[in-house]
Amino acid sequence: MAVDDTPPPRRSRRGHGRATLADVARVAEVTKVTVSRYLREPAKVAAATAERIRAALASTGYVPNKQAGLLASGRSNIVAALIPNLSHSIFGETVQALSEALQAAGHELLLASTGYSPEREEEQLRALLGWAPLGLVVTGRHHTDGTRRLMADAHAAGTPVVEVWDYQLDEASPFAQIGFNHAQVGRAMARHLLAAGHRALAYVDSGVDTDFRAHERGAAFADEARRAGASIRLQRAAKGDPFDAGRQALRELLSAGPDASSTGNSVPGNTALPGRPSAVACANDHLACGLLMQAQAQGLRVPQDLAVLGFGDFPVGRQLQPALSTVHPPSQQIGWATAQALLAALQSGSAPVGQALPWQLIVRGSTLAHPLAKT
Amino acid sequence: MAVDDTPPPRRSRRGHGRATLADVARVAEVTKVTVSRYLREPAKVAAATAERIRAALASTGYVPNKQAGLLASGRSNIVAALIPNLSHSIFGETVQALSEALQAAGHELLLASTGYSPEREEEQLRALLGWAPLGLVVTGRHHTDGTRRLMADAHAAGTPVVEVWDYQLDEASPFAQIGFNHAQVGRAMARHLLAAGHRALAYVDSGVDTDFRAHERGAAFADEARRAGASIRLQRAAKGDPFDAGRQALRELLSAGPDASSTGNSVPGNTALPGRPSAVACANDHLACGLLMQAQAQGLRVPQDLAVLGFGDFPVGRQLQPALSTVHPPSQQIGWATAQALLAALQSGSAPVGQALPWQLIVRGSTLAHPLAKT
DNA sequence: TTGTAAGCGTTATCAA
DNA sequence: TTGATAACGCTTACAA
Repeated sequence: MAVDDTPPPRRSRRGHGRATLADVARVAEVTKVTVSRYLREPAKVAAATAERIRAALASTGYVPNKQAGLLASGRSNIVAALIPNLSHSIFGETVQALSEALQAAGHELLLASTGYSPEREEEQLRALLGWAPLGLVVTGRHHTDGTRRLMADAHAAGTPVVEVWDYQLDEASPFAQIGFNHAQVGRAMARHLLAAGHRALAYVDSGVDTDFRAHERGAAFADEARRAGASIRLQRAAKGDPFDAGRQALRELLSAGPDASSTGNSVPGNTALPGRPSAVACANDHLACGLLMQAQAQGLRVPQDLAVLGFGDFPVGRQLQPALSTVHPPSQQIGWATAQALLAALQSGSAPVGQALPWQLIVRGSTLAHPLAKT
Repeated sequence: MAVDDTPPPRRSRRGHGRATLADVARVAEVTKVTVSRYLREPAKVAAATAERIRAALASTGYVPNKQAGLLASGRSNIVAALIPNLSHSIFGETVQALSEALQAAGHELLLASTGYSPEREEEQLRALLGWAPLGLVVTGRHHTDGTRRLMADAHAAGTPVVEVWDYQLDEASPFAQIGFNHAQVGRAMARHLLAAGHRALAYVDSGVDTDFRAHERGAAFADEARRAGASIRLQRAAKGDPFDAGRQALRELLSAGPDASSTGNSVPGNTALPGRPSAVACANDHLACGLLMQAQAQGLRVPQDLAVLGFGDFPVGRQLQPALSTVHPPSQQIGWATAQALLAALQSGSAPVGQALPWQLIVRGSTLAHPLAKT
């Protein structure tokens, strides 16, 4: 019985104290292959041998070196994901679901945050690709050309690539999308307020320049309002504390009269005066909460004097008086569905399948019917 | 001039479409070593050669395989971090700071969430160790024996290990701690309320069984209250929406009279009746916000009838009326200081140095002086 | 059931 | 300034 197939432990120039397969093999008095085999298919090793190997494993404190393993097997078990912001709960739920589903299937999640910067996204993607991930998850469909090229290369090489948190058909794009259509959400938000009788709307957009999805919701919101002949004002939120930004946005909406930034004027058939809006939609619930509280602080009644609509369905919105109407995005489902799509693609060897997931407009007290509504 | 040192591209059994160093070398008409050298020390390659290599790099779309690189060099650039919950903003800030500081130094962050489960922590740590990280970051000082053993092995092998978000001297523990002392915070919270004249205190603890740090703050809070002769009730928050849990906790505190769970009775010198508390401290700001709003909904004036104190300094707390008094933890600093400590330890080859970071008790409207305070 | 040999893609060492 | 060669620690294919 051969005992070991590597030269004596003549510590070479490299190597870091940790036990290797060879060390375990030496202790167990078998060869590396047998130990490796035991680790992957214990059933294929004789009981007595297995026993010795178990003991050797324990006594050496062996931890397999993944670099070596993945290099040898030629395939990693890593899924790489690029997320705008880790500390933002809206993506947190997606990541949590993705992470759990992948972990359950024996994969590991390598995560990087881009800080909403397309340039950092490209840089991070390049770094993550070095791990030869077997799957790739990126947020949204807006990327630098470089990012798109890297994604296309990966796609061409058979690596499943999924864009999450968006869903917008684009013949030119080969990537699977798992998310929802933000323009649809924006339109639905506008229709909800229009149906309640509002003719003077406003949208408080995200203060983050590259939060493309929030901008899209805003653009669609404005478009729908104009089509209905309502006036619409777009206000950009300030950076910093989102509650404060919401408060400030309201102050600016109320102080500024009909002005050049009011885009409602130029729309043919506009029937409403572009003065104070009677309903405001926000890019996220934090902005909406701040705005709602500020409105009340200024003596406005919500929803009678001002209706407020958010996005994201954050827990705090339910606590306000009145509770905040909002859109509930499929945050968790996106993570779960993405994991499933990746796993299925890996199994079948085909490209992952995109899908649109359902969101929900949740009507609470902050947008109850407007007094002027024609019911 | 040798052009390549690998056999013709006879696609062997393994290998995945991607370009390798050998491919680049073939195109650039040099050997792998030269390309590798160019990648690491461009100055050591002749200008003309460098030019050809640059072109080859671009045309092949080469991305270095890290598995191979790290295996060959014997050292990774990975720092592994274990965090209870990624979607919890309090750790989000730490991770963000840690990630940015490490990235700036050319390291990569491999992240895993434990869901506050010590068992998952051990499991994840085992998985992360397979990447042979050059640094290890774990949250807190409470671990399974297995986790402690893995950490000790890594420490013994010269890998810097840092416990974050805690700081409690322990002769027996060899690991550096970077954080703050939660017992101190708990005592300070109690003293703040005692100084305002409160004699009947309560602490609403985290609903997560393994949120050891919240429990420690609660235990110290209770101890300090008892020493001062005040009554103290400990209430465990329910699971689920933390705002709702806070609301419910208050209802339970108010409905239950002096009962067995009131631990204030047995304290010698207790001068107050253990009835309704006049001040409540919470394990986090979300609980405190829910509790504060519930108090107002029930007609209690804050802080006159009930003072409320939180922990974490979440943005929402500033928005309440009155604003929430709270403790501001050094979330970001922990991340930054941890990165610095790891980098310094790696450079010097010595163990990382722990440090206590300053937190701050922020007094806002929710705990202004009690009417009975003896000023 | 176990072992031998070759190779994964890179870097370190030394020689030219 | 560049190249030849030998690792790094593991898995795969095939032989015994």
